[in-house]
Amino acid sequence: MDAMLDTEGKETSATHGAYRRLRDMILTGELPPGQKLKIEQLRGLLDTGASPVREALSLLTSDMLVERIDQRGFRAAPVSKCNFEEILLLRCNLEETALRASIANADATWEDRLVLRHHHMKKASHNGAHNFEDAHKAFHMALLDNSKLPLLLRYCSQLYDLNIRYRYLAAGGSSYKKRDITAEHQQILDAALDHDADSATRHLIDHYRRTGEYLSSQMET
Amino acid sequence: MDAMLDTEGKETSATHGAYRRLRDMILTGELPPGQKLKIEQLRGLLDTGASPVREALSLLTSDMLVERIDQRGFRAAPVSKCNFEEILLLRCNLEETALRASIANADATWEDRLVLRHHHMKKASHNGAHNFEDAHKAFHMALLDNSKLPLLLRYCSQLYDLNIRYRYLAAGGSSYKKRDITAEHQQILDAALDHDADSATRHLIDHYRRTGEYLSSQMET
DNA sequence: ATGTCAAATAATATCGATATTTTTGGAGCA
DNA sequence: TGCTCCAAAAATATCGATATTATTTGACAT
Repeated sequence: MDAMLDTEGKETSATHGAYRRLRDMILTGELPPGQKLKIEQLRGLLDTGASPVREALSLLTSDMLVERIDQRGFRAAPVSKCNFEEILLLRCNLEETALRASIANADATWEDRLVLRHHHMKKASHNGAHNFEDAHKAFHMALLDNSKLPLLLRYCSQLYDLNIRYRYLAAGGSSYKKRDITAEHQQILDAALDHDADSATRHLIDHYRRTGEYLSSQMET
Repeated sequence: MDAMLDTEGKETSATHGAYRRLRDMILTGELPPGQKLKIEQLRGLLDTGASPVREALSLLTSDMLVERIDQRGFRAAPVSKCNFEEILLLRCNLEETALRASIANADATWEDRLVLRHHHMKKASHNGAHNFEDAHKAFHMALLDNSKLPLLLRYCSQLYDLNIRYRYLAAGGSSYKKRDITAEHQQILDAALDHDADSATRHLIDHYRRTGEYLSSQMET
C-alpha cells in the first residue's frame, strides 16, 4: 500500500531482501566482525519491520556469518586466523571432491556453461568490483555444480562466502593482488575442459593455497 | 505471567524450544518428509506464538531439514535415495578428516572423554531408545571433536542428524539391526585410544558403509 | 461435461505493541 | 576510594492483529 515505488520488482519478500543486504554488509565488512547487531538499528538501516530483520539474522546465523548470543541478541561473527585456516582446509577438501565429481559427469552443456562463466568473469574484471565478485563466484561454482551433489555445493558456497569476507577485511576488497589470477583461472578451466581431474584439482588447490598464504600473512596473529 | 508451570526451567527461549521439538519431530518422522508445515497447525502443536514457530522453521531450513517455498510457507524436507547417498559420501569424507585431526591432537583428557561417552552409550543401549540415540551421537561426536575444527564439526553434526532421519524412516527407529554394532564401536574406540588413525578411520567408515548399505537396500528406488 | 474466471477462503508475511530480560548508572555504605 | 545493590533505561523476545498473497470453490459460458 505504501511502498512499491521501486521501478522494478527486484525482491520478493522483505525477509529475503533483508537477508541479502545484511549478508552483503557483513561480507564486505560494512558491518565489522564482532559488531553488535541491534534490531532497531538494522530496522532503520533497511527500513523494514522487526520480524524480517529477526528472520534474516536467524538465517545468517546458520550461514555462520552471525552469532546468536543466548537472550542477548545477535552479533556479526568474529574472525580469527584459526577460523580462516579452517575455512581454507575445508575448501580444499570439499572443492576437490566436488570438482572431481563434476569432471566425472562432464558433458557438453557443462563445458559450455564453464566457458561462458569464465568469459563473463574476464569481462567483469575490467569493470566494477562488486560485479567481479559475483562473476568470480559464479565461475567457481560452475566448476563444481556438475557434481550434482546439492549438499556439497551448499557447503562449498557457504565456505566461499566466509572466505570472501577475509579478502575484504584484509585488503579493503580490491588489493586482491592481481598476481596472476587470470592465468590460474585459465589453467583450471583448461584442465577441466580436458577432463583432467588431477591437473584441475591441483591448479584449483594451488590457487586457494596461494591466496590463502597471502591473506594469512596479512593477518595479525 | 501465565505459564511457568514447568516443574523445572528446561528451555530458555520459546524459539529454541520450538526449534528443538520440531527438529525432533522431523528426525523421528513424526512430521513426515514433504509434509506441509502450516504455522497455525504448529502453533497449536507446540502451543506458542507464530513468531517463535517461524524463527524455528527458518533455523531448520538452514539445517536442511525444512524447505521454504517461495511465498508458500514451509515443508519438511523430502527424502530420496540420492540424498541419502550424498549424505553417506560426505560423512565418510568429512568424518575421516575430523577423526584424523582428532587423533593428531590426542591427549589424556580426550581419551577419558571418549571412554566415558562409550561407556554411557553402552549403558544406554540397555535402556530407552531415544536415550540411546543421544548417547550414540555424543560418542560419535566425541571421536571427532578433538579436531578443534568447529566448522567441520558443525557439518558432521548436521549430516549425522540428516542420516538419523533415514534410520527412523527405514525402520521405525528401532530395527537398527543390532548386527554387531557394539563390536564395531569397540574397534573404533580401541583404535582411537591407540592413536592408530588408519585403523580408526577404516573401522569408522566401514561402520557407516555397512549401515548405509543396509538402509539403502531398505529404500524404494 | 468442461474449462475459465471471480469471489470466498485460508495461509503466509509483516507490522505495531507489550512483556521480559539485560545492561547501565548511580546512591548508599564499608 | 571501591563495592554492592537497586532503580531506570534499553534491547530482546513474544504476542495479537492486519495486510498480502495463494488456494479453493462454484457459477457461468462454451
